[in-house]
Amino acid sequence: MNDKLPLRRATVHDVARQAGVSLATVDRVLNGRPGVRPATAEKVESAIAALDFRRDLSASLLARARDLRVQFILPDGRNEFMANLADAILRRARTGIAERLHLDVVRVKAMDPAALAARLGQLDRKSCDCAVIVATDDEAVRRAVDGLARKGVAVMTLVSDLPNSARKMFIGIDNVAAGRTAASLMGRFCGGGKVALIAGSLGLRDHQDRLAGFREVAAREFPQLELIGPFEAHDDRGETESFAAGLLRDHPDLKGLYNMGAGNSGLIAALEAAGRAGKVRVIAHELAEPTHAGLKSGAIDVVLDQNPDGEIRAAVAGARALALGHPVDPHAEPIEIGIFLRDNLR
Amino acid sequence: MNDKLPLRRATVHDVARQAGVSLATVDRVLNGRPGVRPATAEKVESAIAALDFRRDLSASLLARARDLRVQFILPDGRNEFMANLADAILRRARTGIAERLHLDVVRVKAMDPAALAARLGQLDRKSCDCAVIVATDDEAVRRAVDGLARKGVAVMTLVSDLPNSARKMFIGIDNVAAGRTAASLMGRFCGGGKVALIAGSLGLRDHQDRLAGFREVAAREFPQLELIGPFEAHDDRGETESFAAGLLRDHPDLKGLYNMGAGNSGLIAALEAAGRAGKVRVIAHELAEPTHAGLKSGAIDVVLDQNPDGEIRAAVAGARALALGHPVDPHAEPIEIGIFLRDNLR
DNA sequence: CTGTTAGCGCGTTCAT
DNA sequence: ATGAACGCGCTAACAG
Repeated sequence: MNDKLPLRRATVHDVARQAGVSLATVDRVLNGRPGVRPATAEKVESAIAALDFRRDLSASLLARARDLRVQFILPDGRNEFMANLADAILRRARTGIAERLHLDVVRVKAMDPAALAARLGQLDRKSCDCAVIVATDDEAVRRAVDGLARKGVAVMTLVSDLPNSARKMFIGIDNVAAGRTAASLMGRFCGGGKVALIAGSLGLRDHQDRLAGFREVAAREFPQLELIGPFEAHDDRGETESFAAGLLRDHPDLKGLYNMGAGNSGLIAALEAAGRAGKVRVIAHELAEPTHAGLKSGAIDVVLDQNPDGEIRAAVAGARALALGHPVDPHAEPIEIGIFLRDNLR
Repeated sequence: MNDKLPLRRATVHDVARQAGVSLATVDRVLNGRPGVRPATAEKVESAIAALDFRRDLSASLLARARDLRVQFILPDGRNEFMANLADAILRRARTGIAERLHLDVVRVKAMDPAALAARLGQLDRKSCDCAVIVATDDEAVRRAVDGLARKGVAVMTLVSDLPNSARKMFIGIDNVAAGRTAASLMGRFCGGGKVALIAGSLGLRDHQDRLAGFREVAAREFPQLELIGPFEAHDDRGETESFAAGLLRDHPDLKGLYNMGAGNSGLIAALEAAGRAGKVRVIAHELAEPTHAGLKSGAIDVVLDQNPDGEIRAAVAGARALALGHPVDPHAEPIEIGIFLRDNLR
């Protein structure tokens, strides 16, 4: 209807003609390859601008007879969330094959910077356009990321960031907002009374952020809430269970419980053992098997979720943009915080 | 790493060779064009199956020098949600241009089946691969949809479905689940007391569904809630305002209010005029300018959202699948219900 | 009915 | 430093 004048989108041919150079030269400019005199590059640039040329990613991938390759590297272990993330990637990979998109996942030893760095070292431009990693904040990892970037492989961080590195982009939720949301719901659910806070580890950036957000809103909007903790249960099922059991024993009047970390199956077990499931308002993180079950049984009231599918979408979009040489805002695509009750379970 | 044997995906050439026919014949079979003997087609089909051949949509579009064209038809009027939806489409259209994806939006007179049917009648295969409409449940619309389908244009419904028509797919949230979610939150926020229910129109399917979901959970889990209504305010700002004003006047003890329809700016005005903003728990639908403001000011507690971006993603994915001739489950891609509080506003 | 051939927009040798 | 020519997977004339 309201197309601009050129009914046809401009192509490299048009740019070449307009700039008075050959196709190859245009291509060199487009892909930032050497061998073009600045003056010539200039002419090409302005032709591109004048014609509002946008290169065709599909054609580009087709011409290279090559998929866009994205390598995900996740921590291994029994972490439900990471397993979900891996599943989501595999699902996306299935449909991606039709769009020349090749996603691959490997797991490396969790909490082991050396393992992650080593795996990063194996990657190269030929086999991989973009690496997406759940970063461990460590110098060796930082060096590996920077090295890869020099080799021309874009790196993005997922869930957990690695600031001051050459990573092009971070994908994850705003954990402070997640903590605020938890406090807001908890405050309205409980009105007042004792609320316990459990984290995996206060050394983890995301847990720290959640705590800060929770405290901020609790203090400002629900001063009648009495916060207990935070305690650390190290994302462990058993530790969380015994800790929660003690908490329930010591505080018969406990109104609410916010678990910022993992280990939710232990938490549920403790609630049920104490006969308090459904009586204490519980907010937890990550929609996985245990939390899903907890929502359905009523032991958990709300689950805040990172939305793995959304994160992968953002990663793919980022990889595409980077492949096109588009500059990307490192925090461009904020991931929505999913909120799940029993009633909107997917 | 763990690729299947054919490192390279099968192409039409491979299929042709395997079937012992030419490219053109393969193409005819792929696109269901006439001029192929059944026996030959059979050979091609089995070659396709044997090689697990999947055609490359981008290459196909490239060869035809043609974008995938998706025409959205939305109701006009001052409906904030529809305006948001249109914006989201336009945003997606910007990036789509790099992937040979052409999205276009037109608005037709709201609540006017004839207008929608007429607009549908103007579409044809040449200018449009897929139409996405917010359906009005009406015979003329149904006929227009069926006619378009016969002309080879796929039709999908968005937000509001048109069952028993040739529409290939419906994209929208589960409104019963949305209603249940609202009740669940309202019940936990209020504990008990009077809760008023306002709909746009009980003739609208989505509002009906929300009501049913709300009532179901309220009855089962929060019998101490006293439901007032439902009332109809016709998605109109003014009507909603005067209605809410009356409600607040007549029920000084009103604890909660669930607006299943639009007109939220009127609702907020009434709450503020009565000095009850922030005192009455309010749940509304669709994150748009008025509800966003309401969340920030505290007049609205929760907004349930359809997630326009997700809906458009689903529409585009559906259009792609249909263009490839893939059969799609009409309800394959359920849209997540977004839940927003002041604290997780995007 | 079936096959041959020439592109679609772009990337990539290989010459120049 | 620059250009010509071919090929990616697929479609669409046009032959046969």
